[in-house]
Amino acid sequence: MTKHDPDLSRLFHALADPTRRSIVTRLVEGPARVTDLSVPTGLRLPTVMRHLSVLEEAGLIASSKDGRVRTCAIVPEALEPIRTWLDEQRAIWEARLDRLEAFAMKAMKERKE
Amino acid sequence: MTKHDPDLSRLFHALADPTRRSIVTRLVEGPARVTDLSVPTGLRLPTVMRHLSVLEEAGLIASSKDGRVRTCAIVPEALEPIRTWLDEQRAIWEARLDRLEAFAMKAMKERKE
DNA sequence: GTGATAGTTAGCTATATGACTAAGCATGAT
DNA sequence: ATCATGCTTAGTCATATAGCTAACTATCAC
Repeated sequence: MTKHDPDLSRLFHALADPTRRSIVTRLVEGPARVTDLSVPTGLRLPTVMRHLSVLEEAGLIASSKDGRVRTCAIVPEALEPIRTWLDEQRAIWEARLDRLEAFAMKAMKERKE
Repeated sequence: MTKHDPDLSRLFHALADPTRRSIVTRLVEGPARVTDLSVPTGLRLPTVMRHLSVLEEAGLIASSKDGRVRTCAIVPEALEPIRTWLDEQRAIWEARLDRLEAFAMKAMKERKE
C-alpha cells in the first residue's frame, strides 16, 4: 500500500480549494482567458495564476498562449483517476460485505442444526 | 459523536494526503484500532491521531472508544459527494459536447446547399 | 497497588499555501 | 513611437499542515 502516487495527491489537493473547483466548473463549460477566470472570483491576477498552475500541474487543465492572451481549457479525462480510486474503494468495501454476508448465512445455517 | 461535515473541500483535502488515503483503504477492509493504523505507516501515534481527526472531521471515518481502545471504521457513503461532483462536471461537459456537435451538423448541412 | 498498554494533549519546528502589492515584459492598437 | 492590455515574476505576510518529543490520563493484568 506504499504505492507512491503523487498523481492522486495532486488531483485531490487541486480540487480541495473552492476557488479552483469553481475554475474547473467554469472551464467545463468552455475555454476561457486568464482574465475571464479572475473576474468572477474577485481575486487578483497573480493569485488566479497560482491556482491555474496548480490545476495545470495536476493535469486538470491545459493552456496555450496566443499573442498576449493565454487560453485555458479543461482536460476532462484528468478526473478519471479519482473515479477509479473511488471505484476501487467501493469494490473492496463490497467484497467485505459479501464475506460478512456469507459468514452470517453460514452461522445461521449451523445454528439450525 | 462527531459531526458529519459533507463539505467537498474537507473531503478533497482529507484525501489529498497519501497517508490518509492508505488509512482509508485499510479501513475499507474492516475496522481497526489506532495502533493498528499507526504501525504500517511508520508514523508516531500523535501524527496518526491528527490524520484520523482530519478524516473524522471530513466524515470519512467514525470511531468509538471501548475501554482504552479506540476503534475506527470507514463511512463509505461519505465518498458520495465526490462522486456526485464528478458526475455533475461530466454532465456539463457532455452537454457542451452535444451543443458543439449540433452546431457542427448544422454547419455541414448548410454548407451542402 | 504496580506496572504495562493505548490513547491523548501540549508544544515545537519546518515547510507549504493562499492572499496581496509592485514592478516587469511582451503584444496589439493608434 | 507610445500607450494600453494581458499576463508574468518577485517578494511579502499570515495561517495551516505534517511531522516530532515529552508528558499526561485512563484502563487492564497481576
